[in-house]
Amino acid sequence: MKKLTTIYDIASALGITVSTVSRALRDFPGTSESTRKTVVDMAAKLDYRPNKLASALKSGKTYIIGIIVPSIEAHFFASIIHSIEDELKESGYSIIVCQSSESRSKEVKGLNTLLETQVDGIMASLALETTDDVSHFQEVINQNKPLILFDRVHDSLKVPTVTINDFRAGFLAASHLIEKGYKRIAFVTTSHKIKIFGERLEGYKQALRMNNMAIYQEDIILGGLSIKDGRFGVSKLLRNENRPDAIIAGDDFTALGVARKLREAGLEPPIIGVMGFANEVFSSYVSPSLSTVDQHPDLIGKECVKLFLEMIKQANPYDKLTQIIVEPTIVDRQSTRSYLEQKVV
Amino acid sequence: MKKLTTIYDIASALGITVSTVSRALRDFPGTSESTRKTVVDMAAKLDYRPNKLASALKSGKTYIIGIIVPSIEAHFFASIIHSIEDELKESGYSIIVCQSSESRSKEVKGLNTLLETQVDGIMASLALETTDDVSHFQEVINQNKPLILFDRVHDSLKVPTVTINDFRAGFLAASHLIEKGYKRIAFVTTSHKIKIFGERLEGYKQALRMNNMAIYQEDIILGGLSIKDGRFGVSKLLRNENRPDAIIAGDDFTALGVARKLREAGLEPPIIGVMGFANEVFSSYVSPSLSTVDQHPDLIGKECVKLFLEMIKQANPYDKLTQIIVEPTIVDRQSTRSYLEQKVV
DNA sequence: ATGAAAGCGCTAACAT
DNA sequence: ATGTTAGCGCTTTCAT
Repeated sequence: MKKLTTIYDIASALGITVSTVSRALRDFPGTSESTRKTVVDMAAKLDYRPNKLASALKSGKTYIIGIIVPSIEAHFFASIIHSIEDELKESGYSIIVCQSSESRSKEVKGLNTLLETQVDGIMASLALETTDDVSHFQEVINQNKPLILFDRVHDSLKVPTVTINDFRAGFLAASHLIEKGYKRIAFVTTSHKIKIFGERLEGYKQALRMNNMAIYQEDIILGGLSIKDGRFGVSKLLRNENRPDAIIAGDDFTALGVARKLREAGLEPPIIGVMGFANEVFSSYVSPSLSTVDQHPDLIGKECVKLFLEMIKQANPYDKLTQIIVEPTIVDRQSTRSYLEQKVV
Repeated sequence: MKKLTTIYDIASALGITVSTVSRALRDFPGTSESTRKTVVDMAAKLDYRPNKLASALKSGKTYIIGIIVPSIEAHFFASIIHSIEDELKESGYSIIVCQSSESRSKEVKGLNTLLETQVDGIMASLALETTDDVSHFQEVINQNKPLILFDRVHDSLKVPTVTINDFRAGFLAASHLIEKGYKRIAFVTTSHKIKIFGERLEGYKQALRMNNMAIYQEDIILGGLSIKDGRFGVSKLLRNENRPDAIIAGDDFTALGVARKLREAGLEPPIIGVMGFANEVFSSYVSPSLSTVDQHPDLIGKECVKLFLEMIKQANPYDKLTQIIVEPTIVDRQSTRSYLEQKVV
């Protein structure tokens, strides 16, 4: 590593002191315009680059935000991160990304790294494994550092959150199918006790109730979320005495598995309708194209940044615990083609 | 921000000095086991967390690697980042991610941020806009900091690289189509002068030559890479007097656009075959499923980390400029169904 | 408007 | 095996 230019080099080259240089570089009130200009010029000439570490160590602000997500490969999270970085860079922040891979221990490790790096704030979406013990996040709050939870949040952490209205997401998904004429709607989702999945299920139940449709326990398949799990869910459902005529899956991957298995069984939509969650990139291109619930990841990211910027403005970041709720939207595609229309035709 | 525990707190609580604490915490050779234990215990008791900034400022090592990619939303790059983070965290490094959004100025800005953050090394894949002037990266080399370029590399930067064999990727794609019996193969790709795209085109030409097939300039459409560009490319090709019977697209998104437009024109595979590059998540699920070239992003990430770890071991990181070349693989799916077989049936 | 000097939390000679 | 001390490069009082 070569020796880099410091403010001392600029100072001595100009015969002034470092404090003047430091102030001039950050155009502090109380610096003559002329010295400001000479300093800036000399800085450019010497190819000076500020050392963020030193400034951070002194000032206590790193201008780095830590982000913890289950996986960066899930398009939903990638979109959120994309959006966060975009919004944040205007305020001069950069981001450090950690992946939990749905494991609690990796989440803890990542969090510790972020804390040790002295990030100015943390935005996180919980690992599936992190359901009851979220004490590791408590430390962030204790340090009075902004912590924002998004999507996969947890009630016992008293922090600002950004979620989609998952109850409504489940409600909308079921209502959409009901509108299209489907009569018995199953739900294939995860057995993990993450709040958002529970809420979706509740929304689904509420929709059924409001339409005087019975809720059958055998129609609710709790397993995992993946293409494979979707296929598996269908197998299970088809073994039941009374078959559903529509299936909601916990995410688009699972929905894809459901659709594929249905096609193999000769029961593809509209015989049995399918809905997913997340509006993945592939969802509009598969065949049949997948109706789904758009969770607006870009909005989620934007709101996280807004919350963060508000939090650092306050003396106590946890003064008000704003809960942002992003409203989901139905994306209507072929996999929920109207059963009614089909019958008529 | 609360006052956090420092090694001074541990030292005074134990009536020893900070240097002993510092050494004990990093179990230095020359620390009695007994003090090591008392120190570690006290550290735990006081909930001590090392301040990476301070240590980095002193030692010159942040244990942070900067990554610059065009977009985190492209699955190819997300996979690479995922793989890099995975490999790197075993050695105690974390990553800062910057997105160039294919813009040179954003790339420069991101790079500066990384440099100011004093990252221990940088891994980057160039923005489409960054074709001739790559001088901003020269600074990294001047600082004698490890810089590794992957996928979108540049000849004028004398640094280790990890690429796929793009010539061979193009060659394999064309050869695959030729094997399947296609007779006139077009290529829809980007007009940007990024090396890898040029190489793919050359590989394609080589395959044609080796099979005594003529290369028609009108069959090579230079535009952008996107679903829309794919559709546009097809429109152009179909306007030519002599139509191709197969189309290679610069990436899977473009290939998807090509396939969609072909279907609308009633010319879907195997009438006109289609190949893409990247093996995106959706590629196996669209209809027809997309034959493509797998670029093995996980391997690319792994190799980047290997290179980096080697570089920091050497006195001069740029002693040897290893060029890792990952071999691409053909993924054979429906969009290149054998034309020959179809004819027979 | 500028300078002097202390110190952020840690590491690493150099002592002992 | 442990202590002393001088920084790393910057910010920030407090003087002038």
